[in-house]
Amino acid sequence: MVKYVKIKYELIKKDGNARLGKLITNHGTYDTPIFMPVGTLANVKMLTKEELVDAKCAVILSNTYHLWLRPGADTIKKAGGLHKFMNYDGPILTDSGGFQVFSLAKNKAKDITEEGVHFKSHIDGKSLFLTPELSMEIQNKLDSDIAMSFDECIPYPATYDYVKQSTERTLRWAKRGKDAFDNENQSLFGIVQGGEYEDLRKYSAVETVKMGFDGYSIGGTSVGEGKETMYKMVDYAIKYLPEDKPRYLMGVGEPFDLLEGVQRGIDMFDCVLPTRLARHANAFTYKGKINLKNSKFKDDFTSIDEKCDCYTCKNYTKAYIRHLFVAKEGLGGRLLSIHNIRFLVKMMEEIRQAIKEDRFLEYKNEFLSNYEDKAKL
RNA sequence: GCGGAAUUGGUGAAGUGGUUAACACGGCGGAUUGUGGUUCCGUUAUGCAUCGGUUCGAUCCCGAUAUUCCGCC
Repeated sequence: MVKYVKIKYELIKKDGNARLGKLITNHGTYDTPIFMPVGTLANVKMLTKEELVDAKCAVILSNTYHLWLRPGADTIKKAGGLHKFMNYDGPILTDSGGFQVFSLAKNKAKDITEEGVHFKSHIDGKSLFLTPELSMEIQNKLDSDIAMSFDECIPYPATYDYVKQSTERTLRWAKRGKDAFDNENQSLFGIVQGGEYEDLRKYSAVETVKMGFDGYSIGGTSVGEGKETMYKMVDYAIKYLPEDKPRYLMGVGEPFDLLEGVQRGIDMFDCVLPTRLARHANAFTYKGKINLKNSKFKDDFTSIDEKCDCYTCKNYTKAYIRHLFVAKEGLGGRLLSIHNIRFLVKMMEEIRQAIKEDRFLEYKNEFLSNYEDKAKL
């Protein structure tokens, strides 16, 4: 078997702007576009790696910030890297801690400096300082397949001036991170920022691409900006990204958004939504999202979705899963996590097949016409 | 039988002589997009055991009745 040190991307074919491709990693080759579940603390909440493999997950995410705090990068390095530590031999992508700039740095003007970002640990309140160099050092030790540049995920709304100075700083951080990066088995992705502003998105994309990363992501999306704005953010940036590298839309995972993203040429998505919704008793279905706690499912002895092939749908009924949630039994969250992840992974399989057959838009329209709750799209 | 205490929503219970009866649980909904979170938000008693009385006004004061609990016969 060929050892691919850096990730390779091969574009197989296009249907409109939708891309069917191949992502070749040190831990297997996968067709794109793909959906990647999030496993912040070196596990996808509630699931074993066997369940991830069964759901046909490709890449999963982990988080630099969280693993830095606990158990610590050195422990994971001693374990032989993240794959050995968590016993997952598929590809792993680590987020840089950039999203925690968004969620944990309370006073942005004071906490975010040119040098790096001041946080308060969510575990013990201790003051922490994360820099592009440190983020790279941690990710290098974690030995994930894909490391992400350290950026600021800009809140929405933000003024043009704020977005401009933040986007420029993220570019400087990207350069610093790239220079400090030191792991020949690991790939590094750049992140495009620029908020909702067309010229800043273009500037960020062009300048990030000039630095030469193994892949590019569009960040600063799904932070409360509304769908139309989010799609514009993608439109503004994606045309400046090279065709021969993977494009990753960060934090996006509603079924409709996956369709809109693929249509614009996105290859990779990640989102906490399937697992978070699952823990809160919500399930994706081809007819829309349902809340398994609703009393109407009390005596519903059918599976969540008749078209789903997941372990949960093959073995359990809505009435049983509802009972688990009402009784506060953790198995309910597990079963729905399996279902929701498989739902999105399967949806991407269908999307790839549709692109292959030049009928992506037909697929999209059919998906939308089956969706009963149009307002929730 | 005598004496004492209690009686507030589905549950556990706060509370006041004067517009919307606290809170918790439960119930019913909703939210959730690079995961601090099995979380957050909304809603849920036109009524305070029953019947009278006092009062401008009573869930709150008084009386009777009912039920429950605790003592003593």
